[in-house]
Amino acid sequence: MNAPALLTSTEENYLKAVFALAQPRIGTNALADRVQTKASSATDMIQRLAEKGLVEYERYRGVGLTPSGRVAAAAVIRRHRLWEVFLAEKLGFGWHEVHDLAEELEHVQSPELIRRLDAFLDTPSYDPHGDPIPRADGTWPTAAGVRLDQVPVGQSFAVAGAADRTDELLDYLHRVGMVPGTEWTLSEIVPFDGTRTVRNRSGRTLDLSALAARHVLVQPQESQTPDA
Amino acid sequence: MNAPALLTSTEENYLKAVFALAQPRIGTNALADRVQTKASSATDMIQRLAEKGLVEYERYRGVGLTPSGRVAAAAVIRRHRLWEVFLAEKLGFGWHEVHDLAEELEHVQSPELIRRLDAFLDTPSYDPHGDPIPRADGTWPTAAGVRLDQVPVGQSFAVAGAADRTDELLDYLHRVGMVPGTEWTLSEIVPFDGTRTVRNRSGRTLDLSALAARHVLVQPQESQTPDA
DNA sequence: CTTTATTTTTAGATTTGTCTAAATTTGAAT
DNA sequence: ATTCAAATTTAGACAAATCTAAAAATAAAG
Repeated sequence: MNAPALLTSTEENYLKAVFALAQPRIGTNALADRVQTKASSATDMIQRLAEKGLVEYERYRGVGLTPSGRVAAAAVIRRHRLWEVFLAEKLGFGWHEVHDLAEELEHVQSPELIRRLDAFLDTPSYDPHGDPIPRADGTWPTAAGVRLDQVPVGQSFAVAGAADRTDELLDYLHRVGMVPGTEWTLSEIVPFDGTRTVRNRSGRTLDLSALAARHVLVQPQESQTPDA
Repeated sequence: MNAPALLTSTEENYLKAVFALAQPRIGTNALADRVQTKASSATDMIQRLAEKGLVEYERYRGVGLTPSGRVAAAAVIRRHRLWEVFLAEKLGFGWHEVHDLAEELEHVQSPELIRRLDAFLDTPSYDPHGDPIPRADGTWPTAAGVRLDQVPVGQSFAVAGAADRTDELLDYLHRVGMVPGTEWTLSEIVPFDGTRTVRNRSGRTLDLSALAARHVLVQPQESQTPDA
């Protein structure tokens, strides 16, 4: 609970990666992949973070976050996602374009800046991808949805986000209009390959592969039982 | 005119410093002071920038900007000042608090981000300190007149316009009657905070903060030597 | 035109973050 | 239990940006 020492951008990036991948631990190879570097560099960095008490590390056994590492990671993710909201909502960037820019903006160090940005955006709980934004105190809003491949035929739902951050997926969903907040009804599941056909209010239909459906998170709506 | 190679944050900071201080050249000592480093480090950096064609440098003779260095510096200053406008106008920071934060934000590399930020802010011409914001093409807004904060006591002038298009400023100037075409004489500058007291023909006086004075553009009149 | 003080540059070391290549440990398969 | 492949760590080197201390050039004073 002591004042968190200032971290470099690189340290913050490693911390985010450990947070994302450690369940509860992650190897240096996978970690290196995530931060686009080599395993040997990851080892160096992890040892530094271990000395600062942010990760628990045992040689050859992998890394996990300590409680204070989890707090630090949440702060970085909070900054990242608030910037994403700003970019999408105020500057009009598409939700698939905001990640890389937020990756840079997130490292600007100023608690006051983040406080004011948060207020300017009306303290959002979710980012444009539907991912929860950690609160200032480090707590998390509970996750926002069910995977589309688990929704029954006839169910209406609002898109809450994507389960995955890959550009390919985000581009695809953006292109077909399955963006957070839009509302649809699942009208068919093709038995052969699990393709989902969804329909929006204006009757437009869209086919999603089973794979894509697995990566879309939705918020089921009250069931509107059609009159007999 | 070839595509400007990506510069590191450090390189950009040196470039800004040279721009600010070179008239037309600046020594390594003064430069080092400005960027908070040592003269030896400044020498190293300057030699790198010279290789990239951004500064002209002659050993023991000081540095100045090349034409392409001036363009690059304008781009950095543009980013810096746009972020300052954002911080002051949208997030409510005081105009004295925005500099350090903008110093970090300015290094985020994305032409598209800056384009959109500029549009979001209604393409301002001046930052919260009253300094001009270079345009996207590298040209500088020239004052349609002189800034009121640069007028000496006793000078008469006609209001030429506002340096900025913000509603707050325009509303304020309209409310107090400082509209284009009206004529005034600067009767006092308060040493403590730079407040300007101006007087019109009918003897009405008006106090303008230093900040407001910086945003009012005026056309100085022929000096009306009072009869002996 | 020397001498001296100031400014500027070079030389060599340091830190952060990275790499490649070699050595070590682990864990899975025989 | 041994062997072997995969994962991981060490060792040594490198680039960027910096520093201190020493050397060189300039400018100013006598």
